[in-house]
Parts: sequence; C-alpha cells; structure tokens
Amino acid sequence: MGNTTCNCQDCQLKDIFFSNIKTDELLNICDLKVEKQYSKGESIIQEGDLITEFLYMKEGLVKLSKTAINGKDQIISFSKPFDFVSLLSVFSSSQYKYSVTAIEETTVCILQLSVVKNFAQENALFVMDIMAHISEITDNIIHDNLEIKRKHLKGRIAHVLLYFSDYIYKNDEFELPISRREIAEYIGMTTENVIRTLSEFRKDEIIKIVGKDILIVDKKRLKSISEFG
Amino acid sequence: MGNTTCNCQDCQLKDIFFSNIKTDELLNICDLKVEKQYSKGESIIQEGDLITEFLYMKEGLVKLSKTAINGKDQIISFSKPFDFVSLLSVFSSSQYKYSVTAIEETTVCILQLSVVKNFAQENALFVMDIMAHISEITDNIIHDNLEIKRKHLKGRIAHVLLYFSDYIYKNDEFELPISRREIAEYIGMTTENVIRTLSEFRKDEIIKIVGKDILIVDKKRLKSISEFG
DNA sequence: CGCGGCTTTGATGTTCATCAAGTAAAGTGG
DNA sequence: CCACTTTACTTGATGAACATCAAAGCCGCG
Repeated sequence: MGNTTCNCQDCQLKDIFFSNIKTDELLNICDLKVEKQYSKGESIIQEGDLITEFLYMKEGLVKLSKTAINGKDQIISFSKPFDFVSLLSVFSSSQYKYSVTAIEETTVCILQLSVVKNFAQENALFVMDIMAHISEITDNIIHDNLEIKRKHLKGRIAHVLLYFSDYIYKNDEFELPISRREIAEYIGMTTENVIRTLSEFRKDEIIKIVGKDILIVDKKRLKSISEFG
Repeated sequence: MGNTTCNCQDCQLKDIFFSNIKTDELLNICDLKVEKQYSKGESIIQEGDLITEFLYMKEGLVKLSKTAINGKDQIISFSKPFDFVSLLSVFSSSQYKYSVTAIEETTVCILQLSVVKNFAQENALFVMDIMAHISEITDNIIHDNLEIKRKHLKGRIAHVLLYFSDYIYKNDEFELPISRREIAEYIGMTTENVIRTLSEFRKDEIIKIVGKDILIVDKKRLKSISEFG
C-alpha cells in the first residue's frame, strides 16, 4: 500500500458523488484526503473493524464477504468503482459488518469519517445522493442473490461467467479474478462441483479455459443455461 | 381497506422516525396523512408500481417478494413495524422493485412522496435517520439470506420456525402467518420437502403442528439443527 | 526442493426435486 | 346451503443433482 496525493478535479467519481459540493468545499475536502493502494488479495476492510474512515473506490475490483459461525467464508458480491461498496455500514453502524478484499489492484480514497459526517449533517442533498447509491447497491445485491438462489449449479456458473464477462470486463475473454473456491463461496456450492461444471462447459465447447483465462465461445447457449438451466 | 384519521402525537413510530421534526412541522405533516388498512393476503405494493406515496407500517406483518422471469415468486423477507419495508426503493427509484403483501391485518400510514421529499431536502438529520434505518433493514436481509444459503433443508426450516418464534411472535406457540408454499418460496426449496421436514420435526417431537398452529417443544434441539443441521 | 494451496477427476452415497395420487380445506356460483 | 372447483396439504416412490471422500497433478513460494 502506498500513499499519494490525489487531484480531486480529475476524479471520475466527483460528478456523481460530490455533485452537491461547491468547488471551494471540494478543495477543502480534497486536502484532507489520502489515496491508498491495495494489491490483489490484500484486505481493505475486516468484518468487525471500527469505522473511523470514509472510503470509496477509485479504481479496481473487490469482493464483499462475511465469515459464518462455522468459520466458512461466504461472498456476498463483487464491486467495481461507483459501487461504493464500503458505504453499506458507514452511516448506520460503528463497525463494519462485512470484509472487503481486493481481488485486483485497487485504489481507495480515504477521508476521516467525522469530516464527512459533519459535512453531511448540513447538506441534505448530499446525504440523499449517498442514500440513493446505497439503495442501488443493495438492490443489486438482493436481486443477484435471488437470481442465484433460484438457479441450479449450471445456471449459477453460467450466471457468474456472464457477470464477469458482461458487467465487469465487457469482453468475452477475460481472466477470472477469483479462485474456483471463491466462486463456490459466492454461489453456495462445493469447489469440486464448480470445477466439474466448468469442465463440462469446456467439453461442450461453450467456453475455453486455460487456468484462469476464460473465453466465452457460445454466449447464446451460456445465456440460455443461465436463464433456464 | 378503510381510511381513518390518525393522531400522530400517539404514534409509536414518531420518536424514532420523526425525531428530527419539530412539533409544529409534525402537526402539519399529520394533517396530510392518511391511514389505510389491509387484511391478510391483500397487496399493499405491487412490483413495478410508480412510487407516488411515502408509506410506513404502523401495525401488522408483511412479506416482501419478487416475481422471477419464470413466473415464480420468491420471498425476500418479512417485516413488522419499525422495519419500514417500503422504504427500500423510495428515494432511489421511481418504481417499486418488490411487492409488499399483508400476511396479517396491517395498518399503513401514507403521505404524498413530494411532501416528504421536500421536507427531506432541508433536513439532513432526517435523511440520515432514514438512511440508517434502510441500512439496518438491508443488512438484516443480506445476513438472513446468507444464513439460509449456507444451511440445508432441515436447518432452513428450523431457521424459519425460530425466526417467527423468537423475532416476530416472541412465543414458543404461534400461528404460522404463511403457507407451506410460501415457506418454500422463502427458503428456496419445494413445498413437498417443506412439509416433509415439518412432519419429520413433528415425529421427532421437536414441534407440534395442528394446521398452521405451531408449538416448539424442544427449542434447544431446533436451535442446534438451525446452526449445524 | 518440499510444502501447502489450488485444481482436477473419479467413485460413492446423501439430499433433494419431480412425479403421482389422494385427502382436507376453502372459496364460488347456482 | 350444497355441489363444485380450486387451492392447500400430505405421503410415497423414483431418479437427478449435489456433497463428500479420496487421490493425484500442478504451481508458486520460502
């Protein structure tokens, strides 16, 4: 992790996130801000940590997870910038309820929570903006979970592949940012069956696999499996 | 459904929900408010409806659900007052994303959304309060879904029984407010297997069942099944 | 180089969905 | 209010989907 300064004028999040902040206020907030970099696999937030900072993703890809009583991890969702994943507990709890881990090189901007809270208390539009974002994020999580719940193993794997292809990488060829075990933790199945299903898709020439590199050959069929299989 | 006037001074939600509203503003809002009653099974909100009103539950019990592409319903969660279930989309979308249906006699208070939005825009603390509530609701939904996901059929049924016993009715004896099919829609299993598992619990003398009346006889064992079974 | 974690495949048994068929309960129209 | 229809509930039999156990190859890292 390294710290660098950040020019907020160029920040791609500014327009959406700080649309209600006047320029001079923005400059002030900018001075208090620190950027932090996390490499693949590094923990950004640990479930149970006290919330003292306000984080948002500038770049990268992370997973949101929780450890069950039996010690097993469950992955709740993945997030790229604009999903503002750490927001979920930030105004409603003193502790984080989920862990956030980088699954690709990730850059995070950090403000002291007190600064943001003070600002929020006098700027209802800003809070409404954040609230709208939080609602969107959680709606997506809930919707995704329902979709996974109603599908069988094959449909779930197809769903995950299409998620990374269509939503994250916008490309039929990509490198899976997570392990087979993590896919299993996400869709609630065993690692072995995740592998078996991927192999089956390969044999059926729906995808090509070389290690973590995935190429979707027959997207039509994959979509059909995701919806009905 | 019938309309009656409502004395906001006595409203049990007031302290939590409107803690940031001054008394004279409250009186004003009170005049604009309407109460509506729904009987068991009646639809309160239909997925896709335009959001023109601001609703909150005064009394009762509801289910939150969504219809999948295949036409099958999935139940997301249940809510009693203070859970403010309809809030989920209210500030972030123009349409409801879920359906809300009364599963017990339910009373709802209704305000025009524009009135609340105008008020919110000038009262950051009020918005922060609502946001904290929304976060809590969604955290609970996500947590619950994860718990159900990691459990097997028996554990899921035990989970549901304990949910109604401990959280909703606070009593070891209660009347199930939902059908076997709805339990299946909630935990993502078939109706037949829900019934089979309930019958098994009855045979093992963990519960007693007469129609919809449930009596939990061996709560210790039920908890153990919920956690490890 | 060896250890641990990730990946892969196979064999086996359990869990669960599906199909079928019947009873009970609840709503509907004459 | 009773016949009729529909919906909810229940149990059993069967096969498919999936977890578990086992074993081996692979890769990266200290």
